[in-house]
Amino acid sequence: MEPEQRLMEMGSLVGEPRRLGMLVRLLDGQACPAGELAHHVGIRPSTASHHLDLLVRGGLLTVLTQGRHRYYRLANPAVAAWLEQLAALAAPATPRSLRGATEQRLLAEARTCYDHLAGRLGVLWTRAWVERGWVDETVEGYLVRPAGLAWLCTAGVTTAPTGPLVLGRHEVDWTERVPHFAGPMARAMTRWMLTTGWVVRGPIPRTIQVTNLGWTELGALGVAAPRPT
Amino acid sequence: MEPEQRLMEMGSLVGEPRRLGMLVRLLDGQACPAGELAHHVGIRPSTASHHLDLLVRGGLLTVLTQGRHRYYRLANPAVAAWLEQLAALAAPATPRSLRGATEQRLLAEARTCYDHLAGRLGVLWTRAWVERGWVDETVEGYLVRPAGLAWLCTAGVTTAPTGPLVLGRHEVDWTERVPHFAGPMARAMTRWMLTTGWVVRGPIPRTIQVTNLGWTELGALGVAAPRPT
DNA sequence: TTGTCATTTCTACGGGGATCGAAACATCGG
DNA sequence: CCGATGTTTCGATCCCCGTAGAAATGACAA
Repeated sequence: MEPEQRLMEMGSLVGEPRRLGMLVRLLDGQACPAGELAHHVGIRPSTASHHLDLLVRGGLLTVLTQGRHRYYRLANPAVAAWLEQLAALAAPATPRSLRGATEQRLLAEARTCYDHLAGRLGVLWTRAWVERGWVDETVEGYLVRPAGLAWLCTAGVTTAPTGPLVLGRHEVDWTERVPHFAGPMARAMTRWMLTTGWVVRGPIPRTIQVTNLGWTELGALGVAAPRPT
Repeated sequence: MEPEQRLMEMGSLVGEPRRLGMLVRLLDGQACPAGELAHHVGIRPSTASHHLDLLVRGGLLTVLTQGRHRYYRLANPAVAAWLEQLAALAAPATPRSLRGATEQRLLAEARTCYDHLAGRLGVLWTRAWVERGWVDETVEGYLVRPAGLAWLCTAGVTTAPTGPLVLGRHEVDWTERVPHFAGPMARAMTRWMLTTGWVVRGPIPRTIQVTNLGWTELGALGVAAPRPT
């Protein structure tokens, strides 16, 4: 297929509101069964199935069959990054409406993007590591230094050993316009934070809430509470 | 307007093949009259005018009226970055067709993205600066150090003085997946390279070709010819 | 087996939007 | 003032595609 043609195909895929809605719903990186996605955007399962088929064929989603359910999820982090950037592109103009305001605020505060932390929390977390000298900024990403590695080991954050420990970075953020941790290592970190109870998933799909335990522990590591409101 | 709704609007805008084609045509950051855009994607001027109106209303394009011409261009670098990322997302799967192959190769080699260098050349250029210690990598971007500043001054690269000299970075690249220079300073650099004749615009819209002069000068700065084929 | 649930396939329908032509508008050249 | 050129507006047409319902598939439970 002509590369140009493929570009158009990708555009068309995201050009349909229900499809885009389903993609956004999957931005947290978790898998979701077809029926739930259909309900989320308000269409019949048959219609949703058609859309999902197109998205899988287009390489934006992957599907995992388990019993009578079929779980759909974003194909790779690049898709999530691209969608996040689209959101950043769509956001800047508007002062928010009333109902969307709190939702927007929660998402800007702390959320997951595919598999890693994003929003203000993600940025602060990254900055703390940089300032403590736990990572080096390199062209390829954030390279973990011995001090940072020591913390990871004692804390018990585990990941598949992939050569030099590198935390990828990921440019745009809705509010903060600076890079932050991404990639497999960041995924491990985030999972670890969830399991240890530093953070929990919020009521709105992608939001994250820091627990009291989390704030004290984060504070000890140099991450101050963004706003104690 | 609901933020979610605006997201859908953005998606719909880019979901139309002709519209997307026009956006891609404008990826070099230069302005283009309506008629040329219409011809480029193979539609009548009246239809193109309608599309362009939608794109301007949606905040993706800006228009500059000059005489009987109306020049359209991308609204801001973020739009270009997003489109580049879309291209990166669309690219990876396909081994190229025959005719598109050379075009793709030229674009991967060296091109402009909105206003700065991209492709292999952009990455090498950035890497050379980092390795020479002419810039520091910081969270906000590449901070120009005295040595780099000295080169800029003697070479005569001029830009509006904007506090500390920072070269923004820009994540994804079709082939190279590493950040490279972007932003106003990068724009000044690129314009300077064009005016001094280090590089010239190629036959295909966004491509850049390095001249003999350019290769020798770049070589002196530590940028080796990617492939002397 | 039978029944139910989650999902897909198929078919037909309907509407939104992309398209074009014609005409109006604006600008430039003479 | 004239015609030519670039662009937009308006109106009408047509087609693609999103949609839902009905039926088929597969999986789990009893």
